[in-house]
Amino acid sequence: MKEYKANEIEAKWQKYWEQIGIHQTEEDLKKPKYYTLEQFPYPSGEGLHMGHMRVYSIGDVIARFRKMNGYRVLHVMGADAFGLPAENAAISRGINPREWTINNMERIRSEQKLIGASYDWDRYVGTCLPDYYQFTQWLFLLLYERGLAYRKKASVNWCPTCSTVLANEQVEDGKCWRCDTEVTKKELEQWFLRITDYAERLLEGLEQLPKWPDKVKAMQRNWIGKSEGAHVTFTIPELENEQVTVFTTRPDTLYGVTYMVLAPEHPLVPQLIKGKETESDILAFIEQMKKQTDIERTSTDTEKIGWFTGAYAKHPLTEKLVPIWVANYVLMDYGTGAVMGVPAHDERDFEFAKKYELPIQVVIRPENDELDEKNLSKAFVEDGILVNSGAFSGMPNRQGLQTIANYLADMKKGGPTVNYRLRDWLISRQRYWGAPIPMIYCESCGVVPVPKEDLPVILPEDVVFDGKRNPLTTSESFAQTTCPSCGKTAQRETDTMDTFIDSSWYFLRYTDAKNSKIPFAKENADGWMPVDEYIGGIEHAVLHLLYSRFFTKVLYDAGMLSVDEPFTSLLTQGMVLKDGAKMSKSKGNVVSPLEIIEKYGADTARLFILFAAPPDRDLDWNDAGVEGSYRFLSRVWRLIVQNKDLFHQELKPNGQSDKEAKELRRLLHQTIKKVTHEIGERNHFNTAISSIMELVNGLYSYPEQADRGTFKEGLETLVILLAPFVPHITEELWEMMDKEGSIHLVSWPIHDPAALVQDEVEIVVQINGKVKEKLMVPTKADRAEIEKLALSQEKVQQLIANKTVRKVIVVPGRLVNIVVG
RNA sequence: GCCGAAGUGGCGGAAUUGGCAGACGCGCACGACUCAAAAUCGUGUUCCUUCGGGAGUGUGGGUUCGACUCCCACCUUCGGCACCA
Repeated sequence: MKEYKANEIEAKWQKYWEQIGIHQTEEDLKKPKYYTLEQFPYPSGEGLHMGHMRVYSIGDVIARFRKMNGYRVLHVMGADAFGLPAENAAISRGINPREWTINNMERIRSEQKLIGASYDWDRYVGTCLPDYYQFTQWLFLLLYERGLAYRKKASVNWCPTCSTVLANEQVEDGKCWRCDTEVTKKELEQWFLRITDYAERLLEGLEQLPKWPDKVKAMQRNWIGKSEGAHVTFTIPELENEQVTVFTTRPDTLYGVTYMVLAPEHPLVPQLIKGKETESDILAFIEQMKKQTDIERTSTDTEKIGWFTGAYAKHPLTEKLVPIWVANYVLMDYGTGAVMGVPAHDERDFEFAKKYELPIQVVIRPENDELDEKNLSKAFVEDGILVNSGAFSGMPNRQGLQTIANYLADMKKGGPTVNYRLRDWLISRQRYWGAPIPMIYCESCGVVPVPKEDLPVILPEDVVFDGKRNPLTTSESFAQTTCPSCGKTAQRETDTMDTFIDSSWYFLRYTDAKNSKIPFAKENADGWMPVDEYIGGIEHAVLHLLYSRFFTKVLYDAGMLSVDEPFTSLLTQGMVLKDGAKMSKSKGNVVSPLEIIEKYGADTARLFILFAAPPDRDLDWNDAGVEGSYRFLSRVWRLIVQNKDLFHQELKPNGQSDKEAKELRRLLHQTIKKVTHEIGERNHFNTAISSIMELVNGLYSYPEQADRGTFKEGLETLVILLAPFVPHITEELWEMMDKEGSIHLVSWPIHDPAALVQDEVEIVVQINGKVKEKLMVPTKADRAEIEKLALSQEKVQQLIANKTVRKVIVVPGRLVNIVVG
């Protein structure tokens, strides 16, 4: 008997698929569309790892399943190919970043092919290719035209190791997301995207995404950080009534303000302290603050340090003067960089006021109690009734929130407002291997965009990689140019764009990958968008997924798209672990997908990965489990080979002929139903596979003398059900079964509800909720008959002999519960 | 502190609407085949047990004829945010 040898058949079928072009995207518009997308890889020098293998396996099951179910499917692959490692390779090894990257792209693509996934390679997208990045630049210009890209000088995050600035999203725990170096601050003029204009829509849009994990939505909500409150404007008499606005979420406590605090970086501070006796101390304090990292500065256990400026502000409602302080716990980049101090009703303010002996004024009392600032041991932060609050005294504080905020608006001294934690997206990078920002600086005309017809702004090759400066600034040909507006000599922007921009629109490019005029035609994008199932890692919960949503909304507003959310359903796959830990070189617990494919074949690797855990959970790699998957496939192989003769014969199922045949047919249709549901509705591939295993067990124990037609139908359907998971072996078996054409072009089976109907069904008999007996009853039996049958059981009779039956619950098809007492 | 997720045999995990807890697989044990081994096939495998049963899904309560599933309180683990005004 021919044995199952994965390697021979896998190469054979991969070649065949390529020859017949089976994976080319179908354009039959009569079919419903399905767009399934796996996050494209960064082509590092390391090649394919198990995490990749997992995403691609998941995506391929979905794509193949949908195709067999009559959808036209878009299933594509590319490479997120710009980025720092290419440049670092250039510095450390003297390799050209382009060559290095192209090589890696080729390598990972050939490794991806070994998995046997059904990608339409004709739509391959590589973000570092001029074909692609010219449109990344095009989109930047679109944002610029729409007022969403702007340049400003700001204190920005700087990674000394990567020698570039970073967006807020790319700083994790005060460290660079890529290299873990502590991030410092730098004052620089940089390009930003106005993502904050979309804060509210990015937040509200989450409500339209029921098929996203709550976890990811919560992370995005946290990141956007909406908080409702009020602006309150104080005046400073000694600075000719200069105004300072504070943001507060507690305008109800406005009468409790006893001081005000400014961030050390607040622009008014130098004027306020000018000539005061603490001036030099405060200047030194500000310098010290600037040197601190964000972590030191904002940690909850950092002690609050403040200095009195010597100046006073006038309270907008009471007109009393309150002292103005400068303190480390107030941050310039949140709210207005100024806060009002209400020590009686805010824990931080209380702590600060106690430390510096500032006055405390109670303005809320508990509903049925009094509150005295003299014996206050901590801030009272609960709800209550306003006191000492002028005309608002006696009002519940919840009501005061609105009323006082509105009153401020009437008085033109502030009013209700909403504040977001989200910052604008800093996209300039002082690095070479990215899309150049298509902007020109002209002495006469100022900032001038590169005309779209002049794109792409190509990355020059005459650059020096010394790790000391942005290589683009070393090119003699690049920076010097002429102004598109006046024709005089001008300078090009030498920064490149954050690579997260490249990946913020790649899913759109796939819909029209070869368009040479525009990023994508609207009708193409509309024909496929939104992505029906997006599969990727949780690490992009805020970064890539937020940026992509932003881009999609901008393109929607620009009339280039008809959808404003890119991903209908999001599947965040878990990590692949070994011995409970993430695979890593340093731990020496890396299992290479290529080795597994070589040893067992891609089908076994795919099957194990899909069977061992549901896709959103972490998966612990287990060599014995892989053996098990291989064993299972061999078992299926033998089952078909042993029964090869059946397939030359004309055999129709004769399901009614014998009991075994009827049972097998029931099992088969039950399996079809289950597998269809688990893949199509739940993405639970592990349970789909387990039910196929049960079918195999059923086929093995099917007696030889029972109806062969039913058996043959069972074997054929088994192979079809397995096809999306293990595409090579099923193709080989299909051929062995004398079938014409690829199994992947076969229609997915539909279960016959009639086959599931049983004449008799087993029900359990419980006494007081404990199972005591099981019996077979006719499916058609009504409640009364079932109850009668259950009570007549000998064992039941014994157990209830001396007891009173209080109640009998009958659930047809399931159980009878006899309540005795 | 706030938000989110999870907790089930030796292990990975299953139980879709409140209805037989532990499907399926791994591991283990025993048996068949074999000179022997591997492979394969078969049987068993939550725990305790005086073999009648009893206990059991992180803990404690509750609702219900019936709870892994619903409600309340708590514990543990993981993840996110956090001097955010």
